[in-house]
Amino acid sequence: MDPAIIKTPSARPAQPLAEDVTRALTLAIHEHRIKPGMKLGEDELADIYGVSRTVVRSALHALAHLQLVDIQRNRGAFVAQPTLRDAREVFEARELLEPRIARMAAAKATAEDIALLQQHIHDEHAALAEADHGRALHLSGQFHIEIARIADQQTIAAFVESLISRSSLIIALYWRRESALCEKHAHHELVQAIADGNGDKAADLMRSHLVDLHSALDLREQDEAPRSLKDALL
Amino acid sequence: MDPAIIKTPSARPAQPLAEDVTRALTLAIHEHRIKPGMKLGEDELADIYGVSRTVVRSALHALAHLQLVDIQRNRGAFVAQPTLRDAREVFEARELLEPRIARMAAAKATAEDIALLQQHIHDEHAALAEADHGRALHLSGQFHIEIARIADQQTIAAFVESLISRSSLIIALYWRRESALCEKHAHHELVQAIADGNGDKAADLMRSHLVDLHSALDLREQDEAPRSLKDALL
DNA sequence: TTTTTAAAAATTGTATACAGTTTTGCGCTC
DNA sequence: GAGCGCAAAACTGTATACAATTTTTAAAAA
Repeated sequence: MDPAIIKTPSARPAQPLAEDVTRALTLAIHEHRIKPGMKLGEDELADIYGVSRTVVRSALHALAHLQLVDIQRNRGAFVAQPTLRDAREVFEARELLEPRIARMAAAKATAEDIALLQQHIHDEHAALAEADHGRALHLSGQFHIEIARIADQQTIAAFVESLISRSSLIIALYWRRESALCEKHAHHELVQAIADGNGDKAADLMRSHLVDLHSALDLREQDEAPRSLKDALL
Repeated sequence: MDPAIIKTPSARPAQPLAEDVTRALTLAIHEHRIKPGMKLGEDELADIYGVSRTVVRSALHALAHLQLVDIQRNRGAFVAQPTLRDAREVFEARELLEPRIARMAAAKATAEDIALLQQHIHDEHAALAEADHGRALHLSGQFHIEIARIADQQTIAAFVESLISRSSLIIALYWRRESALCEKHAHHELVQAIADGNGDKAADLMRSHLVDLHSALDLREQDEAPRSLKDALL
C-alpha cells in the first residue's frame, strides 16, 4: 500500500463545520457564558463563526434536540429556560439512572479509566482555584458523563448526557448561592469506590451526591425576576 | 376585535414541511415499509415529497438524533441497523424505565386516559385483523408512549419514546417468527391495572410484558443474512 | 398623550446554486 | 480476461438567493 495515499491527519482531516459550531455553543451554554432566555440570532452566529446560516441552523437544531435551546417557528432560537417542573424531572431521572450507571462503572472500570477520572477532578479543582466557575461546572458535568462512558452503556449514557446538559441550565436558573461548597470531595470518594470495584458504595455515593445537588437548588414555586420585561410579557 | 383578522385554521394554518417529512419517514420506519440499512437519498426523498433537499436534510438529521437513521459524512443517510448490543441495551433501558412509568400512570390516569388506551388496543386489534402488521406494530408502540404521556413525566417520556422508536427497528431485525402471538391481552390487563389505580400490578405487568417482548427476539450472536452484499462488506 | 394602523426593516423558512467528496464506468495496460 | 487508473457522474456539504413571517418604526387618528 502506497504510504503517500494516506491522508495526513494533522491540522484538519476535514472540517465538520456544523459539529464545531454545535460544540462551541454547547460549551458556551455549559459554562454559562450565554444565559437561559438569550436570543441566538442566525445571522449573528453566522458572522461570529464565519460560516453560513445553513450550518448555524443545523447546529441550533441539534441543540434543540438536546433541549438546550428552544426554537420557536418564525421567531428564532433561544437558550432554553427549564421550568421548575423540568428541573424536578431532570433530577429525578438522574437519581434513577446515575446510581445504576455508577454501579456498572465500578464493575468495569480499568486503571486507565480511574486515572482519567482523577485527572478530571484535578482539572475541576484547578478551574475552581482560578475562580473559573463556568469551566468548573462544565468539567463537573463531564465527570458524570465519563462515568457513564466507563459503564459501557451507550443508550443510558446518551440519556445521562442529555440530562447533565440540561442540569447546567437548571443550575444557571435555580442555584442558590447560600449553598456555597459544591461537593468538595464527593467526586473523589466516588472515584475511590469505583476504583475499589465497590458497586453498592458507588451507587450510594452517586445517589447522595445527586440528592445534595438537587437540594442545593431553589425549586420553590416563585416567579423569579425575568431577564427583561419582554420575557415576562411575551 | 375584528373577526376578519382571525386566520382561518382550516386546511393548513401553515405547513411545517420539515416536521411533516419527519413524521412521514418515522411512520414508514415504524411500519417497516422502509427497512434497516436502506439508503435514504436526499434528491429521491425531495422528489417524493415535493420539497427541497433543505427540508429533507432537516428531517433526516432529526431522525438521526432519534437514532432511527445513521448519517455518514459525504455518504448519506441509511435506516439505522441496531446491533445486538444496541438491542440488549434498549430493552434493558425499557425494563428500567417503563415499569416505573406504568406505576406513575396508574396513579394519575383519568377516565378519558383509560378510554384512550382502550381505543388504542381496539385499533391495534383491528390492524391485526386486517393483517396490517406494520400498522399494528406502530400502534403497539404508540400504546406505550401514551402511557408515558399519562404518567405526566415529560423527561422520561421522551426517553421512552426514543427507546420505542428504536425497538421498531430491533423488531424488524431480530424478531423470530416462531413466537407468533404478540401479547394478545398483555396490553388489556395493563390497562385494567392502570384503571384500578393499582400501581404495583401495573409495574409488574409492564415488566413481564417487556421481558416477554425481549425474549421473543433472537439476540444470539450470529451474522444474520445481510440485506445486500454491500451491507456486509462495507 | 395614547392608541391604532400601516409600512419598512429585520429575521426566519425554503429553494436553488456551487463546491467537495464519493462512487461509478470505461478504457488501458499487463 | 483481470486489474489498474483516470475521468465522468452522482451525491452530499455549504453558501447564497428568494419568500414568508414577525418585529420594529413611525405616522395618523382618537
